This record gives sequence, structure tokens and C-alpha cells, in this order.
Amino acid sequence: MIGLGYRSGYEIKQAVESSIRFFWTISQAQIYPSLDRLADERLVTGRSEPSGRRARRVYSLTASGRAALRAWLADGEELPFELRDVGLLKLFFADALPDAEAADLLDAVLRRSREMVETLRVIEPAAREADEEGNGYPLLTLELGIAFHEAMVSTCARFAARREKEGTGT
Amino acid sequence: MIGLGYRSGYEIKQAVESSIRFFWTISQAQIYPSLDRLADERLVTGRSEPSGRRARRVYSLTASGRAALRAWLADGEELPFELRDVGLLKLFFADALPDAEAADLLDAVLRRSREMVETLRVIEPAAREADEEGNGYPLLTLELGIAFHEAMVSTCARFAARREKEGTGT
DNA sequence: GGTAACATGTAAGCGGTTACATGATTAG
DNA sequence: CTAATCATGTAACCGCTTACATGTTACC
Repeated sequence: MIGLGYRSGYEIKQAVESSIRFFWTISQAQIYPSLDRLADERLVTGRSEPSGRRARRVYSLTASGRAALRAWLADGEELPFELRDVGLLKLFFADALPDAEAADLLDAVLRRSREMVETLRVIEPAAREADEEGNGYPLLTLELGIAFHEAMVSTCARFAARREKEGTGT
Repeated sequence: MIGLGYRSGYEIKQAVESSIRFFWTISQAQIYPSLDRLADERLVTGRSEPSGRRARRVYSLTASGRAALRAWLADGEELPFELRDVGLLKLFFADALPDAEAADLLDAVLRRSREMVETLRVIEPAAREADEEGNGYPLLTLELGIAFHEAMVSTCARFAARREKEGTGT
């Protein structure tokens, strides 16, 4: 994030929330110790840059920091897909529930993805701008998020429709 | 899982790996203490059922365990979507990489989803069987996984094609 | 004058993982 | 005979979260 121009801990946290939060999160408490550690390893350098009397510390990547970033991005490590989602977990076990309550759960999962799509569409203009400035991958990951959740929505909707038809039939 | 008929810790672990691992995982070390805790709370009961001289402890849900399961499934808690994926994280920052290496990363993410689709298709017959026996939601979550990864594949492929065309153009 | 946003920090604790450890049984 | 599978257990540790704590500046 520092490499993309986000300078302070506070800014980094905001950038995370408005860009990669679809597939990664960090807590505020995690940021400042991490920045300290990176500075110890000379991967970033920080200097104090208060705005008025308000304390503020801004960081930039060192040459070795940028190299480490590239090395990590291209290290060829396995990328095991690991999703941890209570919504889908509950849905898996929904047969243990009376039909009406299972339908509510399904609906909650569907609405959630619908909302995610809307949220992501809001970020889209910013991502398109970044794309024009030579940063095309944020737009790709955004499109990935949208495609993902649209697939969820249509699959849930199809299932719900099927269930409803069966329900009416009996 | 016990409610679905998986009786021992070992069986539960296997069931997780072959069904919900697309959106949830547990480690082997987590299972036995969890089972102890659930037994303390009278949500499950365990009894020893060795096969020959091989130690084996099987569990079943108590009435209050089944009630607790249903209560949890229908508790109406928010279901915040939280995905944590190194693949997408790396992809987001791929602009920091030379074009060829970025393309490799994209390809790795694409292949990963392609493999996931194949893996999930293998489970499909089992899920269809469960569906016929009145457990339809496992099949839904499976379809969700397939739809999800197919969307990833097509979105990545589209992006790669676009990039390649541009690359040839210059 | 008050709320929201800016900005940084720490202590305590928890959920979960990795790694280690052991032994029985089945299939080739 | 030996590798894979069945089966259970624990110790050490770590990344991360929640909650707490503090002060500044901008805006209505």
C-alpha cells in the first residue's frame, strides 16, 4: 500500500477498507507494530510529518523494500484457496432447519452478495482511474469480486425459485 | 457433522475435507478438544466403540445439541462476508511486477480456480445423492463453489486476452 | 459547542495452527 | 513386509482481534 502512495498508518487502513477488503482485512491495532517491524528490517523508512500539532508518521518504501515486494509477488508459492465464511457454512447445514427458516437463511446470503455487488460498483470509477494511470490489476480484482458475487446471487436465486415451485406443488 | 451422521473425530475431519472445505477448514488438533468441550456442555454424548483393539470414540447429538444447532443456524446474526486470499491479494499488487511475471501470477490464479472446479465436480454425484435423500443444501453450496470459480476463470481469461492483445499492439 | 474524522498507540487474550507423539489395522 | 489408512491425543506458539487509551482538527 505504501508502494501505491498511501503514506501513514491511518491512510493505509483506509486504503485497505476501500480496496482489498473484499479479500483481505487488517485491524487498526495490527498496523503500527507492523510498520515498526518493517522499519526495523529497513524495508520501509518512516519520518515524522505532523499536520499542525497532530502527530503523524509517514512511510515510504526503500529500494530493498520494493525488491522484497516484487520477490514476494513472484515467489511462485502455492496459492491455496482458502475461504472462511459463516454464511456458506450455515447454508450447508440448513437442512436441519424448518423450510421457512432455511429459506430466510438463503435469502440472507443472497442479499449479502447483492449488497456486496453494489458496494463494489461504487469503487469501480476509482479503479478505472487507477487503470488509466497504469495500475490495471486493482480493476481486475474488483471485477473478480463483482463476478464472484453475481454468480452467488444468480445461483441462490435459481435454487430459491426451484424450492418455491416444489413448495407450491405439495 | 455429527448431526449428518459422521460419528468419530476422524470421520468428522474427513467429512470436512470432502464437503465444506471450499468455505471452511478445521485442523485435526482442533477436533478432539472441541468434542470434549461439546460433551462437557451436554450438546453431544460420546461413547467408546473400538474397532478391534483400535481405540475409537463415537459421538451423537443430544436433544439440546440439536436445538443449539438449529438456534445457531437461525440466530439472525449478521453474516459479514470475509474472504482472506493470498492469490487475490498478490494479484491486486501485480502492477509492481514486470508484465511477464504479472501474467504468470494471473495464470496461477486462473489455474487454481480451474482446478477447484474440477475438484468440486468430483464431489457432485455424492451431493446429488444427498439431495435425493432430503439434504439439498450441500448441493447448493457445491453449486455456489462451482459458480464462484467459473466466474473467476472467465474473468481472468477475459483480462488475460485483453492484455495479450494490447501487448501485441505495441 | 459538539460530533465526526484524523491519528497513533498498547495490553490482554483467544482461536487456531504446526509439530510432535503413539499405536492398530488393512491392502498390496 | 511395508505403506497407507484408521484413530487419538497434546504442547508450544503465533497472528490477530477486541478493547482500551489519548489527543487534534475540521465542520456544522
